[in-house]
Amino acid sequence: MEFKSQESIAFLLRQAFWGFKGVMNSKLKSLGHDFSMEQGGVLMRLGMNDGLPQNELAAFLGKDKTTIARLIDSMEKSLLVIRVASSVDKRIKLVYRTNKGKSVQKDVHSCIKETLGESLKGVSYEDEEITKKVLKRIFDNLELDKNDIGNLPQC
Amino acid sequence: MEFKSQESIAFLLRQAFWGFKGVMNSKLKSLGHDFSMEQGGVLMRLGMNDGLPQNELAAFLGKDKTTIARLIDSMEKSLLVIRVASSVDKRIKLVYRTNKGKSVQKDVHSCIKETLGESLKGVSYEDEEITKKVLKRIFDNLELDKNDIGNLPQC
DNA sequence: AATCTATTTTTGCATATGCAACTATATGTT
DNA sequence: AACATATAGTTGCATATGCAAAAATAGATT
Repeated sequence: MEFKSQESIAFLLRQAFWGFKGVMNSKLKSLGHDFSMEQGGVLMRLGMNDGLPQNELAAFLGKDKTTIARLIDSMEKSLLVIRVASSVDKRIKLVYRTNKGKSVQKDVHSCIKETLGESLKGVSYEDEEITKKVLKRIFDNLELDKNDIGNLPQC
Repeated sequence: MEFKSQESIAFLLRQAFWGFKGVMNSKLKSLGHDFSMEQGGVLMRLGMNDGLPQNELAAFLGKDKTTIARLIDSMEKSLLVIRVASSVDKRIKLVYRTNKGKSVQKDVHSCIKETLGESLKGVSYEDEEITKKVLKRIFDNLELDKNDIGNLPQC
């Protein structure tokens, strides 16, 4: 029985993800923004709750804390966000959008919505919901897996 | 009407993709391999057709040609593949797996299958098929989009 | 044959990513 | 209070990624 990697969910997942990211970045660039989708993700998250610790941004976005730290570094340089040390716990740095950040976030928002619309052309509502459910499930299953580390099954 | 980015396909796609990649990389590392899923993808593709130009590898994997060039650089250094200039067209460099590459590819194959199995636990066959169909559709829609570049809609 | 054009790969530069090790601060135990 | 442990963030290092521009070769037109 042959395994065709290009037909597996893993492969399709990667194609779809990189496709989405590429189109988003093009759109952002055509709007004059020189940052990528990832910085947009930070802005969107802060749009729901401004002033989060880097910690929580990392957890929410599913990225390493170092990745977030450096993302915030560049975003601070381009004046999209600022870091404010928490008064109750000096280890914590809270990240806030600047006014510029808030304005740019609106562009990001529009780009996401537009790209989503284009990417889902011809996909029924039901199929979209099923896909969301499956993607969530995949993520949850894999997260469980990560916590098992130490007794990784021999693969 | 509020847009919750963390419930959009875009967000879930990214979570699932990075989750998959992270688990794959852990597994590969625990097997003593110090390369990532991406190099595994090259090996898997060459497993179907050995001796492809970098060109086609890039197209198949949905990556930029420079990404592939440097991926092949490191894989050549670690003796997983070799580049052979085509005799009919000297611009083209055909990429072949070494014996080591062929052997390592088997590990990659097992890791993919195992990770796939774990990630899809509790997902019905039908839902998996629908998800595949939707992911393919998303990719196709976005590819069309890319070719439209030049008259990107204002987002 | 010479020149223009297209194609394949490489180089220069910039961002994003994560592991391991580190610093600084907070909390808990004795 | 002193020490150990935990947590938040940063730094060093390595890989992966892609755009723009260059180099090398092939093919086409004159």
